[in-house]
Amino acid sequence: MRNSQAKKDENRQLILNAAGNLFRERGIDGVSVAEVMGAASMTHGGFYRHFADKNELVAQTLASVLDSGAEKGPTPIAAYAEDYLSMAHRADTAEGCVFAALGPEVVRGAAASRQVMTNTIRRQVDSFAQSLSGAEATRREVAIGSWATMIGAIVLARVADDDALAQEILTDAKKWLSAGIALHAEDSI
Amino acid sequence: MRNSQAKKDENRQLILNAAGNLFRERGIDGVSVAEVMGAASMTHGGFYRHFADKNELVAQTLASVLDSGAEKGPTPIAAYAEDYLSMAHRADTAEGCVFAALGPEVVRGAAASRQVMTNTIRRQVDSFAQSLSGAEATRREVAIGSWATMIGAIVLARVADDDALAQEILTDAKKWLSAGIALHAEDSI
DNA sequence: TGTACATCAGTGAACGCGCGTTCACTGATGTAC
DNA sequence: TGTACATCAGTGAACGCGCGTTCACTGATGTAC
Repeated sequence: MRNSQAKKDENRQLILNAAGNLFRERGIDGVSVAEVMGAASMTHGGFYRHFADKNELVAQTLASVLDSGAEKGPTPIAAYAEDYLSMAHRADTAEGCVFAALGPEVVRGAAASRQVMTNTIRRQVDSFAQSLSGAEATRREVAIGSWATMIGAIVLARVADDDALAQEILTDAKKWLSAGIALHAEDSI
Repeated sequence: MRNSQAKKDENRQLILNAAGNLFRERGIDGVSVAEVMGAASMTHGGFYRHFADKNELVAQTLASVLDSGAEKGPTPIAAYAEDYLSMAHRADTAEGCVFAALGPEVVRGAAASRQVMTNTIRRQVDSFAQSLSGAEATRREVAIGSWATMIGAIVLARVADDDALAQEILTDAKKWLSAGIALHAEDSI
């Protein structure tokens, strides 16, 4: 039953994609290796032909998801926030922001996973900052402040078990964000 | 070996305190019932004289921690943020913000725990908003935006495995927060 | 190009382990009289 | 107030279960000649 190298690479990506969705939806500890393999239409035994252990799967899954979601050049914050601070994103944890879904769990976990996410923090802050005008320090402040607002707001909106409260949180966070960006844009004129 | 009712109540609080710290530090799934009982200087068997199951412990632990940390009247945001956005808070997850440490995990968990945290969201937003001046809608917007900024920033600062990056995140989030609050304070004059 | 053989991707049973939970037991506490 | 007895807080062994991981096996793939 040996598969070709091409088929193996394809299966590896199926495993990473399945893990990316399952981990975000149910947490890393909440998903077994067997479940991930099942979601990729395989049985659990073959897992160790791809990864040394579950920790390696986690690190490589995060790298895969974060790289595929990485913006190439400058990321316009307002447009990004429009999608981010939506009820659709609140509902779709499986396809949503990795930091909001898994941040705290990754902090407690293996160092390799945390490092992958740290790299993404640097990249994403740079990308946001590049879309802004003004002094470097101010652009980074707005990039970091905006992103923190988004992450905190989606966490709060998901914790809220009442749709109306969640909607208020997302809407008010968006207003707060827009006001902050506008303020700093004025400064740079 | 039966204990008095007073001693039982005391032990119950020891269990809740131990669980509050352990859950925040290592996650709910990362801590066993036996570990919580051990941290409270008991063996695991007696656990079920206090709680029906682990889910009930989680809900009551969150209620205990969140109520004890609840601000009575208006909470001044600037002073709150000064402690919140600190390297000390980043390092001390066990005694820190429940939303930043456990928010995403609680969302995936039992409904009772989520409801406890939802109640706290309402209370905390009200408390922040009461400390502000201006129109009700604007005060809520600033309360929610500020709190979201704090939660997102501490999550990012904890994910960052580099102290300098973490410090920048906390410092920039604080500046972003101050600017936003100042902006809305002007509006209300 | 064809043949012989080594490699190895994936299968499914099995493992050791830690988990949440149960239970018989102990003996101090609380209550009925 | 004192006595007899039921209650029950906490102990520690035991349970069933799901987990991560291992392993013998299969047979198609890849390679050496």
